[in-house]
Parts: sequence; structure tokens; C-alpha cells
Amino acid sequence: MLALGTARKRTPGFDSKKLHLLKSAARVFSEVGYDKASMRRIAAETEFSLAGIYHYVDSKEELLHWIQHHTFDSLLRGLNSSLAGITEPRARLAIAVRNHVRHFGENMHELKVCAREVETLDGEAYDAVHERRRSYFEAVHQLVKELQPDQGARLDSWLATANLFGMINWFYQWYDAGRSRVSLDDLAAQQTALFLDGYIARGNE
Amino acid sequence: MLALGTARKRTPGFDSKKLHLLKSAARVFSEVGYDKASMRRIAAETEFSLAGIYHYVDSKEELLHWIQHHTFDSLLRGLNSSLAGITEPRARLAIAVRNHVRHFGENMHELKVCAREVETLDGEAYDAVHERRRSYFEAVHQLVKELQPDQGARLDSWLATANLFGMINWFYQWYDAGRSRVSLDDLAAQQTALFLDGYIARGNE
DNA sequence: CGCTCCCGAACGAACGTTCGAACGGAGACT
DNA sequence: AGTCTCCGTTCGAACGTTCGTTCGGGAGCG
Repeated sequence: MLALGTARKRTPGFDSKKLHLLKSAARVFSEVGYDKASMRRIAAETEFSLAGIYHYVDSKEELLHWIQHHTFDSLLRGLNSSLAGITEPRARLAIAVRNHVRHFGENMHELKVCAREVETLDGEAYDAVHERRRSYFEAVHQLVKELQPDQGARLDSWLATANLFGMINWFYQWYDAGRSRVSLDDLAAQQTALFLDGYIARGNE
Repeated sequence: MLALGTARKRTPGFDSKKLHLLKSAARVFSEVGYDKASMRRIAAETEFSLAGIYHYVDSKEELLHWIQHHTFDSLLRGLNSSLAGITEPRARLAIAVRNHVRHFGENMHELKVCAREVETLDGEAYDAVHERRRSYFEAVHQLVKELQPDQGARLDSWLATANLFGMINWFYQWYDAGRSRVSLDDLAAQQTALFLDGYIARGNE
């Protein structure tokens, strides 16, 4: 878990208030976008005043940075712990997809912010998030490579992984939590099947 | 083609100047995002002054609206004309993907803006673009359904189409025109193969 | 003159951030 | 126990900047 506070002394409740602030900020960012989201609006949707926010974070950028940083961290930790003990390559990939999709279900706003605002930060903040994003991508890429360790490359594994991420990241564009016919687990299963065996699957030629 | 002017009399060259303005605006929007892109910066990257822009468009929103409107229009017209005379379902889908990816290659900035700023407009402007986007999606969805007209639904055709769009839309996130190892046509071919037959394809069980 | 085209200068609004003052609980000292 | 003093916490008000847009007028041409 990320440390929220610094070395200074804090009143008990500081961390939970900061968390609430970050959750609210993620919701506002995901609803109207980072640039359109004003600190005044974030303040209005929390119990804080505008100036009060700056007791918990130094800047608006820090809000975004923390959200992205924590989200990729959590995705990667979830992946590693879900994979423990599973060895069959297809099953491992299925678990990775389900981990990602479930994570989306539980942290919809954060994932949306991560997907949409990848290029918003710059400098050190960007580098730090980029490194974590790369780690997560590389972990999934590894699973894809293990699917056909021997066979010559009919399809490029890096390209295939990028396209897999396209599938599982794009759906924040159309998925509406309350209104969907399919459950998130069903969705993950269909995406896994589509990636592994294609829409046609075996049968006709 | 979309009509650029109104009924009023225009100096010859009006349309080409407006087109240049819209192209430049698309580039700026795609580089820094719609909200961060200021009219002053768009002015600086064209031969216009800040106030001069408003001789060609009424507002910043109109710039975005026109870009999106025209892009979806062009995508759909390209698709229909490319499909003419082709009947084999797999070939038809391959053509759709190639049309989309090629279009991206030729109008990178516009496509990026369409993908990233789908929810930026609202009201009538949103509805108009949304309708065109829906038409384009439906056209591709139809091609997907034709792939297995008889067979019961192993995979939901709507979901599969949405995921296909995920693949082919997401790649603006990672594709770098100059630096890529694969050509756009190769990319389209791999994406088609991945969608139709999956990463594993037939061979092992 | 009339009309399209173009622009420097300015306007009001909204933005992220800062400042100084006030509040309130905890520990120290008498 | 009382009271004093820190210091974490809160916030109204303001600052300087940047934004999209407008205005009034000038240049060039028919």
C-alpha cells in the first residue's frame, strides 16, 4: 500500500480523509476529464473547502499522480497474487484478463482516469507512472509469450499484447455498470476467448 | 464532402483556408488535448491571428465538432466504397479493418481527437456526431454478424464488435508513425487475423 | 460606397494557488 | 485542576494568469 503521509505528525483520521479526497477527485476526473475538473468542483463534492484541499495535497497534479500511481500498483499486485499456483498458460492469461476487468468494476473511475490521462502528466511524475505502467504491460506480455513458447511467430506477441490491452481498456468507453446485460466475469471470459481462439474459432474454412 | 461555407458570398480560397485551419486545430487538439489547446496556440500554428480564426468558425466547439463530424463521415464513406463488389465475409471484415487503419495513417490527428474527445461535446453537437459514430459502428457490426449467420452465439456479436473497435482504436496510444517496425497494412492484417482466429489459432489443444 | 477579410486590444469569467487568521485538542507547567 | 501554548487543521478572501470571445476599425477589392 502506498504511504499517504509524510514523516510529520498527523491527526488520526488524516489518512482516511486523504483517501476520501482522492476517491472523490478520481470520480470528478473520470466524469469531466482532468482539465475541465476544477479544484472548486472537487471541493464541492467533498467536505473540504477549496483551500482545505491543499492541506492534503500540494497541487492538482499530485491528485492525478497519486491516482495513477496507486492504480497501476494495485493492478500489478492483484495480478501477481491471482497467478500464484496457476501454471497452465491459457488459464494464466484468463486470470490476467479477469483480474483487469474485475479491478475495473471495483475502481471504475480510477481506471478510466488512467486510460484517458496517460499523457497528461510530465517530468518526474510521468516517468514514475510510466515505469509502473510498463511493468504491468510487461507482465501481461510475458503471459502472452508463454502461450506459444516454441512456435514461430504467426502473430507478433508484442502487437498481440497491445491489442489485448486495447480490448480490455477500451470498454470504459461503452460499459455502463448498471445497465449492462453481461457480468464483468462473463465479459472477461468472452474477451479471453476472443483473444485466444478468435471470433470464428475452429469449425469452418 | 461536407460543405464548409454557408450561403454567403466567399472569396475564392476561403474553403482552403478553412480547411487548413481545421487541419491545424486537429493537430493541436491531438497533441495537447481539447481543453488544454488554446485558441491562441491554434492561431500561432496557422497564419491567422487570434481574432482572425473567428471569421471562419463561430467557436472552439465548432472546430471540434467539424473535425469529428467530418472524420466519421469520411470513415463510413471509405468503408462503403471499399466493400463494393466483395462478398466473402472474412474478406469484407479484413477490408473494414484495413480501411480504418489506413484512415488512421492518413488522418492520425483527427482519429486521435475522435477517440479521445468523444464525450467532450454535448447537446445537438454531440447528438450529430454520435449518430454518425453509431452508423459506422453498426456497419462494422453487420460485417461481424455476417461471419457466422447460422451458428448459435458462442460469442456475442455486439461485444465482439466493441472489442474489435477497442483493438483498432486503442493503438493511437502506442503507435508512432515514424518509429514502428510494422506497416499499417501489416498491422491491419494482424488485427484481422487476431480477431478472426485468435492468438493461438488451430494447432494445439 | 459595400463587402469580405483580417487583427490589436480589450473584457469578463474561471482557473490553480496562496495568505493570514481562526479553531480546537493535546501536552506542559504551575 | 486550571490555564497556557503549540501545532495540526480549516477556510474566506484574494492574487495573478490564462482562457474564449468580442469589438471597432483598417486594408484591399469590385
